Amino acid sequence: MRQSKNRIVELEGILREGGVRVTRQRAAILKILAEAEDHPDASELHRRAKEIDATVSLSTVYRTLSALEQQGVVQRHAFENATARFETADAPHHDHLIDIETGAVIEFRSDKIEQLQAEIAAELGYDLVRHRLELYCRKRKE
Amino acid sequence: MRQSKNRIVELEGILREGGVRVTRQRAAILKILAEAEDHPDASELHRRAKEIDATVSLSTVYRTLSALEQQGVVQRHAFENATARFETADAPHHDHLIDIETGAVIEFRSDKIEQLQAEIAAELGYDLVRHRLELYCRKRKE
DNA sequence: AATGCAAATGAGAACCATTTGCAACTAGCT
DNA sequence: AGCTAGTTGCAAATGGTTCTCATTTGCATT
Repeated sequence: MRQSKNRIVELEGILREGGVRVTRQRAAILKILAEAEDHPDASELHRRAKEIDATVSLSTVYRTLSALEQQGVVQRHAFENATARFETADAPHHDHLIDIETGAVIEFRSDKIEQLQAEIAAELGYDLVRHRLELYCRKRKE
Repeated sequence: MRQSKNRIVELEGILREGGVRVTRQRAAILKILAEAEDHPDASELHRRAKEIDATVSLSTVYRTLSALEQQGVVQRHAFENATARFETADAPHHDHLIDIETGAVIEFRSDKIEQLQAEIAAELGYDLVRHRLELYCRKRKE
């Protein structure tokens, strides 16, 4: 609670420094994002943000998300056959496991895989700029 | 040449067995796909297929690609910020390295990464159904 | 507190890759 | 050759996302 409040203030600072105004609508979206434990999409964020500020429009949600993405504050993910989903970029780098039955997203990280990726790119004569690794899974039954 | 011809006949057989009719248009699209060395998108396939059979429409390209995908003959890839690209599913499984400057796609395979992925899923209580691994790279300068 | 102005907003139109409805064909079995 | 369900081309629809534009607003400066 207190943490997320601080986090919000911090995020607002990042925006101001980036020359991005902190409006009522953006504050609402930022708060929702900072408190989100999941990976909501634009319309879910819109739904949640409207509870704080009913005037927030979907256009503004999209525009704000793009602005936040450019500031490096938010990350956009385009998982298979789905609308874009978002998360704050405060956690260290990680990849995603998607439950193909529920759509739930679990974060994970493997330094070994990260390293192997860089090696593969290097072997092929490339520098790795970024990557996308998604595991589409089904919950183990037993 | 001869190989791709055989491959086409083979693919047509798969379709017929799957209860999918091999029409003039589908034969053209199949030929283009079998001969493609790259990862073309729907409109590029359409452009190429029209050279064989001018009547092929873009709708049919899309419909055929969906049918082929369902038969497991074609794979669809949705790389970042781009339209879907396709390839025949005859080669063994591989992942992709995308040159972010040219859009060129290079295939690669890492058994180690494959194995690590399965282990990660298992640790999290999941069975890995499929995955997506894409390396977005820039050609090394020197 | 009032002012000025660039940035931001809401509503809806535009975009664009992909899908779909429909009436006219046709592959492939009999 | 004929039948019939699968296919086709065309045009219209779809749907997530972006853009346009007239209006509002944050905020630096008086």
